Amino acid sequence: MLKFALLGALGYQPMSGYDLKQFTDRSISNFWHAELSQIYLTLKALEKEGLITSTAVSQSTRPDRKVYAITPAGQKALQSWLNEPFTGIDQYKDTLLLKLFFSARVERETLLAQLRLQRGLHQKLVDGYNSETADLIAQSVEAHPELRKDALLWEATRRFGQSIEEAYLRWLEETIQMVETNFSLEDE
Amino acid sequence: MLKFALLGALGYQPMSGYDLKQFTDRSISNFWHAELSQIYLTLKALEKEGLITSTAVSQSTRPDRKVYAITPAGQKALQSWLNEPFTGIDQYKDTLLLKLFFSARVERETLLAQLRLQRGLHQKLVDGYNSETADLIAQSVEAHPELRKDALLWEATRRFGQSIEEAYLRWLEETIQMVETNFSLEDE
DNA sequence: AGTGGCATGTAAGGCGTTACATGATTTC
DNA sequence: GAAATCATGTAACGCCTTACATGCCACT
Repeated sequence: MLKFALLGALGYQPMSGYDLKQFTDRSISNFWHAELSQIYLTLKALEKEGLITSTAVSQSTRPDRKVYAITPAGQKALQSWLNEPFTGIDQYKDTLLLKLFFSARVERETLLAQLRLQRGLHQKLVDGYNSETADLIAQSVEAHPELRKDALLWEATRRFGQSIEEAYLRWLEETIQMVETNFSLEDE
Repeated sequence: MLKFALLGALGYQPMSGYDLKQFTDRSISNFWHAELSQIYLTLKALEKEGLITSTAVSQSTRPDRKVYAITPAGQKALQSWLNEPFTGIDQYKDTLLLKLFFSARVERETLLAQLRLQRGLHQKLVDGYNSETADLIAQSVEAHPELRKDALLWEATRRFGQSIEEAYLRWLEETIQMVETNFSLEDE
């Protein structure tokens, strides 16, 4: 799947592995992420398949860059992936929930500390979606008005992150309250 | 992490690999899942570490069962994991969102078909959290009143699944509307 | 006669993380 | 002087999925 994320990104403009890491972190990190090492490996695989090509670009002070561009075959592969329906639902994994499920014999204060810590972390995420990500999208459309349609979809994915994180935060608040009020009556 | 999920489950009662698959599918599948093959491998590793022990149980008609029980060392490992704070946030991956992000040149009707398909799938999930999962928890407490505290936490994780899926559905509705109304003015 | 449930596992391959390795430049 | 940024990669390891392998029983 990372293959298609990289193809999609290179569909906008040629980029190096390093660039792609920045791009993904700033745009799709909300619902897709990858380490640099994995990006380099995937680029190598894509080149082998003929879906992208690389060009070395030397720089005066910095190390050489290896800039990748999508090929017609790559364009085709990307479009056919985008057009085929996705009939599944991705499985979600959440360590906090897993711990919570089995935490009946954990001290109430330990549990509360855990939940409050997570509240702080998720609060930061919501703030980011509301400011930074929104700004980034607005800037792109200003600079490239032809990306109007693209920006509508980017904004939809930003709203997704915002909504989900807000729901997560609300749930954390409710759960903290529940533990505070209901959790220590007649314990063993 | 699956190790701790299995230890946690075996903390309630001894079970076979097959049992554990059923248990996880019915209780924590909302935020953690595993294939049977992976469960068998993880059980083998846990036994090697001395955190669980196995006993073969022969049955008349069915194949033999290998029932695993948690050891004192296992109990200790589980408790210390539960008590250590989790300071991260798990990365979420969503194929639908990834596709949507890059779909500016996809036909409007193809996109709408995709989104409507997902709306159906997620609707089914919400229905499940509201009925089946809720029933299952209620039954457990009735049968085992000493699990009152456990059930409070199980119910919290059920509400999590419900809230998140409801937020997902609301976002899908909004996004479908957005695509219907805003997506085909003056296309290239 | 076929499907599904019960029951355990192995093998191959893909995906992903973390650590390691290198090295210059810029910023604090 | 230290840390961050730019820039690319390899190696080891772990986790996970899919497919394969086996075989009986119950139900339709």
